[in-house]
Amino acid sequence: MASNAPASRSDGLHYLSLRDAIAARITAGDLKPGDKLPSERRLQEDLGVARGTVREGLFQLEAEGVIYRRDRSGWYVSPPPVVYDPTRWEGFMSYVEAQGRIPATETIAANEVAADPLLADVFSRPPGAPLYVIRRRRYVDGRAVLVERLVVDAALAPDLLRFSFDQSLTSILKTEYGITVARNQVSMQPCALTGFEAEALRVKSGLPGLAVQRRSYDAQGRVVEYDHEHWRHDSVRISVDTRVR
Amino acid sequence: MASNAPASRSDGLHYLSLRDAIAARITAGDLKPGDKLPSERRLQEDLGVARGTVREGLFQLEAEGVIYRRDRSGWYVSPPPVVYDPTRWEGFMSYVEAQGRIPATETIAANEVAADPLLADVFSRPPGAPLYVIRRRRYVDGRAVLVERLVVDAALAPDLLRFSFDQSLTSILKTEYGITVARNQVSMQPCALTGFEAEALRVKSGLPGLAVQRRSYDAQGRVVEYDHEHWRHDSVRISVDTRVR
DNA sequence: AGCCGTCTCTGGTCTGGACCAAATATCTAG
DNA sequence: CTAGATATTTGGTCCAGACCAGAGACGGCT
Repeated sequence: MASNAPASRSDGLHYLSLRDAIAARITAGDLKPGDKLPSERRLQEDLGVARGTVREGLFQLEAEGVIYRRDRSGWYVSPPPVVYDPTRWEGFMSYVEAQGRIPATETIAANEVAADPLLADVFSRPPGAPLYVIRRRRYVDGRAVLVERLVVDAALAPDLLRFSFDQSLTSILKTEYGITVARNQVSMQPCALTGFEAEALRVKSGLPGLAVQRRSYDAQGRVVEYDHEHWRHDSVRISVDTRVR
Repeated sequence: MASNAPASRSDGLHYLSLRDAIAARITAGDLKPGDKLPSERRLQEDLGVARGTVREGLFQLEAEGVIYRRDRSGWYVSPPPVVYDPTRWEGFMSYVEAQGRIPATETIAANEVAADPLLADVFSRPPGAPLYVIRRRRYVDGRAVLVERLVVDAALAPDLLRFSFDQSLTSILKTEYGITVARNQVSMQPCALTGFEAEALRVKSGLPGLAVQRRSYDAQGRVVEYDHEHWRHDSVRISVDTRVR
């Protein structure tokens, strides 16, 4: 036998020892963002613990955002998060690039729908009024980090669907329709990525996430954009700067 | 045997079936916020699956914020989250009460410390300058939902420690020192509650949380409060309203 | 070079144990 | 009735297996 001494931690929990061991390799620079960790069965042998215990330790690091998994491929060291200010009228492509990362956008669907009572209320329009619903998936450095559902009032942006949404919607609304935003109402809540979101981001159901909801109003107080974003928990940091009212 | 038919779900995963079964009981009102779930071993028998599978299903619901655990006591249905606007200069006691919930605050520690280089930079003061550091735990309806570390410049609020911090710090700074806030710089990030925070909130290490950092400035641009909050993920929804700059 | 199978490796799910420590309920003595 | 000791229940940790499905590598065919 070779090395066989788990529980090198004060509290003596094996999975936290494994957590510490891997965390140490990462902070030491032995493992860098994007690097692949040894397989679970490899760690199991190396550390002399059961696979379930190995996974428990990996789950800890995943919860902390230190590592992430690619389904049935392996565990990888997480890249740093991007900083996002949802109150700014600045596009994803723009601020991600400004942080030295490579943004990408993929349009999953773009449809015209009739407003249901809920959406009608948000847009202060009668039920049945035409709206555009756009679903997109966004990437940073090739990794899917969020899915979003955008709703725009068709009356404010007629024939919006003729544009490509793989670029910035911000600039389309501004350049093509002269729409500018005067006020943002943003709400955020920790969530779990499940069902559709989990599939779209190719993560295991239950991974922590951050749900961001934004209503953008123009100077006349009309809702020009109603947005729901679901971010991976390890990929985003929100930053907001405000004068006190 | 009695009921014995797991995997009633389209994807046929036992733990998701269990998730759905319990979620259904909650949405149906059969289980209400604060109610205790049957024990893991009870569910194991009722549903005819291994205990590990039961736990996997419970973890799903925990990640979604639907249920929570009290260590070695049991699983309980979560109450709704409180809504919090960190850009407002309004105290915890005030906005929690306004939402029909019962707030409580417990001061864990209150000390005067010498500014380390990091804090000195934040407060634009020389290293070693006196600062007050306050640690508090906050409750909603008797459940600990966040721990925070507050830092205040001793030069701006001399002899601050003679006050009790079980009430609102907001009103102390305003009433006793005439300090008002003109600007807030807030950043938020999904995190895992580990180590100190997990112990303080009595949650299992690795539970998802939300880390909120706030710098409050007065009209002269001085930092009057530097705050780090760690919230349970299932207890908070952030809401921010801003005019676009 | 490029396509398409096959084969291996990886994490995902599940079983059925076991023992522990903290929380809780219960009982008992004062 | 109360306080303290005791027994039970509960989740927390860990083990050693098993099988599956998707990802990725490899090799052969066109």
